[in-house]
Amino acid sequence: MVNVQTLTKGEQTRERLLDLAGEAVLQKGFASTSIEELIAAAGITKSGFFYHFRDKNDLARGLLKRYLDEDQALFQDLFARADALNDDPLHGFLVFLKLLADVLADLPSGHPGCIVASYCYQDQLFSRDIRELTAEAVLSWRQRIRMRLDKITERHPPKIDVDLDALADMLSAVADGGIILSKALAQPRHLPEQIMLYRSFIRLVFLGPS
Amino acid sequence: MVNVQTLTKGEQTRERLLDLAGEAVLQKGFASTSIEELIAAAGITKSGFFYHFRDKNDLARGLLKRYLDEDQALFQDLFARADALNDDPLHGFLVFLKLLADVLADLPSGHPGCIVASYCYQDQLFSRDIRELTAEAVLSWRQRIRMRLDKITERHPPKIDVDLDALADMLSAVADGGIILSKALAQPRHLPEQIMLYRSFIRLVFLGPS
DNA sequence: TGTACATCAGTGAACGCGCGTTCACTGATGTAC
DNA sequence: TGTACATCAGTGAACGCGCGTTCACTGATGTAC
Repeated sequence: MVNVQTLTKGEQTRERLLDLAGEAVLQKGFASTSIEELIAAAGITKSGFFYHFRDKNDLARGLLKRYLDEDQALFQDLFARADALNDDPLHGFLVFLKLLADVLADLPSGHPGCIVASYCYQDQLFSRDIRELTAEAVLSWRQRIRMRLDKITERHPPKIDVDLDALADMLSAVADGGIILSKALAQPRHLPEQIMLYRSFIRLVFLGPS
Repeated sequence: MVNVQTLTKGEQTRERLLDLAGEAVLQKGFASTSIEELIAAAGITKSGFFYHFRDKNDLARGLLKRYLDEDQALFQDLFARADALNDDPLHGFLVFLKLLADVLADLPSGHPGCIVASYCYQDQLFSRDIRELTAEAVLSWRQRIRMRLDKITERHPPKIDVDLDALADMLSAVADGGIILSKALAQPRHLPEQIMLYRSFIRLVFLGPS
């Protein structure tokens, strides 16, 4: 992800705190993730924490922003790799979904969880700007997929009547739902499986059974 | 839901505590839902709370069990109503999904959230028996839908190659994902919308475009 | 090259508050004889 | 019908602990002249 070489000592500590916080938040929730446990694991004192983050809410914001940045980078990378292989927007999208499923299947202990989903179920803990960030994130996911669906419909008119915004949202829904399945059953394969089902749906909508 | 008339005074208080806890847990997470706020709203003292629940973990268990019971009752009811209208298992399922979407769309302020999903993102807070209950719940959802899909395939062989367990799980995934969309964007309609997309997928799989 | 100052990345001690849990106790209602 | 007892549904006070936050301070590194 991040090249440690290019980070100053302070930035490295900050990244370490975010790593520790991210893992804990996705397993216990934000409120139960104490500053105390983070600094114990990071090997600094409590005041050291407050050098990096104004308060606990600032940690939540940092965590969310980093997650969204990494997420966007992954999507861009996968779309670029998928589209490099062929011209047709539909086949590019299908390859993208396959690549996404493969990446998720290769995570050694499964996807750790979606920060946005976690925050949604605890949104009253956070300041308004954080709630707005989560909403913007979901809308940007929609937009990215929607643009692709628009290109696809130009060449492949859908076989059924379907709302393209909802169809774009469905990827987020299936991903978040797949993560919950994987977490609840402790079986990482469910997440890529659900992504591949979404891929089947896309095929059926734009190509029909073949 | 529950007929208040048939409940003793103690059971009414317990139900009230669960109502308050349910709402709070889905907005702030379990850890941030304090016993103190529940008893303040319910109008009893802290010791009164511990008359109804052994400890806080017992509240979590009670909340989950009640949610799963209500959930099962709703599914049974909707399936019964759907199948009363016609014989074909596929059309019954499609009607069921439509009824489900309608029920969800009619909730005045949207679906409050899925306790199982919430618990999954905080599972380290709970004792093992609670984590097992959530896993069992997901498996029972799968089983209920899977049985229906088996009946459907007898009469309507699927048009594409598809894993029926994964297809059954997809309803849970789309529901949980739809709830997260609805919560993040504060737009209740996204949940029924996603259910209806799942319905479109089921149609395509078993009937093809028509 | 040496000195003065600024910034970085923290330390250490103290704070008040809210939390979950325990304990001994109690009035109202229900049941047995 | 009256009395004794049991159960129900709580009360009230106290507890210790962990939490987030603040404050004054500090050694190491970087920069200007």
